[in-house]
Amino acid sequence: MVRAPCFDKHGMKKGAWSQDEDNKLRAYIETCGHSNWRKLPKLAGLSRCGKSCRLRWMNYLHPNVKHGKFTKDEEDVVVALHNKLGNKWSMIAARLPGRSDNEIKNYWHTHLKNRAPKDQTVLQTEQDGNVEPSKGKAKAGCVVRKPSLKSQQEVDILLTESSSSSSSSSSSYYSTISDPNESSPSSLSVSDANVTPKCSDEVAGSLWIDQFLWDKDHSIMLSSDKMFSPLGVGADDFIFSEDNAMDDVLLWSNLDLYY
DNA sequence: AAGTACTCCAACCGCGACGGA
DNA sequence: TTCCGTCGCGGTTGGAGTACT
Repeated sequence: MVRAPCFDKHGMKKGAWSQDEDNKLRAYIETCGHSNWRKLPKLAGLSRCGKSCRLRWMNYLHPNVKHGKFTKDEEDVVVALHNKLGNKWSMIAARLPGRSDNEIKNYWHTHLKNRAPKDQTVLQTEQDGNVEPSKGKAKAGCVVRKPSLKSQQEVDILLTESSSSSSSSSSSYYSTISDPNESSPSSLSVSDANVTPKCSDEVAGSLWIDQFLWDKDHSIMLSSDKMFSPLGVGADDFIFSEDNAMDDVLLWSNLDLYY
C-alpha cells in the first residue's frame, strides 16, 4: 500500500520507509530532538530529505500517534470541526489527540466526506468570502482556502463565538475544563482570559504551556516537544484511552475555549 | 482462477509563512 | 527592505490490498 522505495537524482531515497530507517529516525529524535529537519537525515545517517523525515515522524513514528480505526466520537468531532473550519486539517488535528492531520485528511476523504452537508461549499464561500474555487485536479466538493492570517483570525473569532453561544448538537464539546484540585472551572473565554485574539497560535501556544504546567503539577507525563499540537502531549499517559475516548474528546475539544 | 475495478492510506509535491541575516 | 533557508500545511498521487465479475 506504499510507494516502492527508489532514489531520486540527488541520491535521496523516496517511497516506503524500512524498519531500519524508522529505527534510525526514532533513535536520533529521541536522543537529539529535531531542531533542524534539513540537517537531521544526514546526522541520523538517513538518505532521506528532511521533509520526508518530518512527515514520517509526525504521521507515523511519533510516540503519541494513535493508529487504528477512528471511533464514532472521533468521527463526530472531525465532522463537526470540518463543518466549522473547512479543510484546516492541522487545526482539526490539534483537537484530536493522537491523530495527525494527514490521517484525519485521509479519513475524511475516504469515510466522512459523504456525511458533510451537501451545501457546505456554498456555505463556506458565503461565510468567509475567502474561498477559491478548486484548482487543478482537486476533487469535486473540495474547498480550497487561501491561507492568510486574516482568515485564521476569522476562524478564531468564529470558533470563539460558536463556543460561547452555540447550543447546537456539538455544544457539549465546549463544556468547561476543571482543575481537579480546584472547585471552580479553569476554562477561559477570550474575554475572561484577558487575551486579545490577534494570533491564535501564539495565544493558544502560551495557554498550552499553561495547560502543560498544570498537567505537570498533577504528575501527568508530557512530551519534551513544545510544539502546539496534541502530538506534543503524552496522550497515552495523559487523557486518551479507548475506554474514555469521549471524555477525552470533550476535554481536547474544550481547548476551543482558548482561541 | 484470472482479470478488473475500487478502496484506502503512506508518501510526495508545491506553495505560502516565517524568521534570521 | 530584501533575500534566503526552513518549516508546515493542504492537495494529490502511487500502489498494495480487497472486492467484484
